[in-house]
Amino acid sequence: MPLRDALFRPVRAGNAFEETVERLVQAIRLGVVGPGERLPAERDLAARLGVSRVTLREAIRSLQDAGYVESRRGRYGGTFVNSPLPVVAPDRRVDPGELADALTLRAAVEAGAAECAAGRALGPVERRNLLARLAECRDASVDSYRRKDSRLHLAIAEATGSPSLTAAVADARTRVNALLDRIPLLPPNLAHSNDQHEVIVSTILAGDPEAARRAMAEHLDGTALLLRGFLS
Amino acid sequence: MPLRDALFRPVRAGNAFEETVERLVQAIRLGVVGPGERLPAERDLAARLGVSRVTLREAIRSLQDAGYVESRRGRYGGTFVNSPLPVVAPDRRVDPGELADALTLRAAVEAGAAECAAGRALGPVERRNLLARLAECRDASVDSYRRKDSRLHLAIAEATGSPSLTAAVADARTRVNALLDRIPLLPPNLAHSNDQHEVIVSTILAGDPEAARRAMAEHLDGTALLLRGFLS
DNA sequence: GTCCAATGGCTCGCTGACATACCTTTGGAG
DNA sequence: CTCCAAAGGTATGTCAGCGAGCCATTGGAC
Repeated sequence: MPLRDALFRPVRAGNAFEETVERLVQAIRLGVVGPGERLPAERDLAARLGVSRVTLREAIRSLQDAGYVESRRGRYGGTFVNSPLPVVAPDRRVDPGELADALTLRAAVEAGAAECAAGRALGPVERRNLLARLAECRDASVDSYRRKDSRLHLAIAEATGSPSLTAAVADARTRVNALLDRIPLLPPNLAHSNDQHEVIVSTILAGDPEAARRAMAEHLDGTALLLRGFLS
Repeated sequence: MPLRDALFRPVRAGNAFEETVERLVQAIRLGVVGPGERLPAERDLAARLGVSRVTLREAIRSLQDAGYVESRRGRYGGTFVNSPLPVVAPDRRVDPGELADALTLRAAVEAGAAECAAGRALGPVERRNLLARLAECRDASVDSYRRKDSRLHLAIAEATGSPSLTAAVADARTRVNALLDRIPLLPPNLAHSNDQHEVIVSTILAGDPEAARRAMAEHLDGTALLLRGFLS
């Protein structure tokens, strides 16, 4: 019975060190902390992540070794994200089950987020945030596109006002991005993607949940088709 | 910036013991392991949960103390769910932010699940499962209604074929159920709920994603309104 | 020039959690 | 009747992760 598998799944995704590394890499790869920007101070970050400073430092150390960040001591020091970021090696084969699972989860949470965001009375800060991310996405280079794209989608999730839904979108995107890293990013797809972003953001700002949901679903279907095509 | 809060949230929800207890209680309260049924053997369950047997036994011990389960030794022994289940004490006040967060997340994942399930070619096993859960729900007593209801919703999630989405629905429901335990369960609401269940299941079986999504959204809105009414 | 606050870097003892192995109980198979 | 497989119950040594404290470095404030 698969239901039991879902409920009696592992309580821990890995040890504290591994999970901490995952979180930090996630923040960087989703563009939440961009190149040149600083991570929170170790004491602060450790408290937020609910992890000891020793464990956090081990994780940061392994990000340094991987070329993601560099640390500087002294006041106004800190741990800064490198530019450019290291390239990932698309090593393993893809499990088709994992592909379907990740895409299904993403479709549910992201479409739900778009609909919910469109159904809320957004404040001026949120509206400006959406438009700013949209513009960044349009102007993005091929190298930085995935990050800017994720950043826009996260801004939409954030506009729902639900921290849990935002976190769910972040996790779903992280999984899908790991798969997207295995296939090429082509300029035509990118342009098409930007057109769809326009529609999504404008329907959200217009407060049309049904249209926002449809636009987002269509947008996601695009990448889903690409992924299934390349990885089948 | 709330986005950082979402990404730099705690890596661990608690220690291994607490998280294990939560999982077991979740399985029981969602009706995945019903009264009189047996939990998997300790060695097996510990492996599934990715936890040591010692830790699992401590968790089971605390469920025994709380009256949820009883253990029997010997071959064909095991840990069995009690009937009736202990009643929960609806103690604390409700944080309005938590309420909105839980409802938003549930709306996204459950509506997404219903739509996705309706869009798939369901096998005979899945169809029968849905109908069986629907019937159980209709015949349920007030005491067991929440469990049967959850069981039906989980069957819908399961029909998506996505373990992650199933787990997400389970978690969302667990959070919402914790809030629902604070308000009365009235027979008229229950009857109305069952009518909506009929529509949801029939639209899924008919393969109409749009209708399934709408029916589920309406169904969830009902409980959401109730909750907001009682807990505001 | 001096000070100092904020940051990363480091150490040590304690506890929770784990792996492993073994013991005890039970009820069906033979 | 005897045996034994499968389940819960127990004990022990090891190690990851934590808390707390201190050190080293840096650059602005005064």
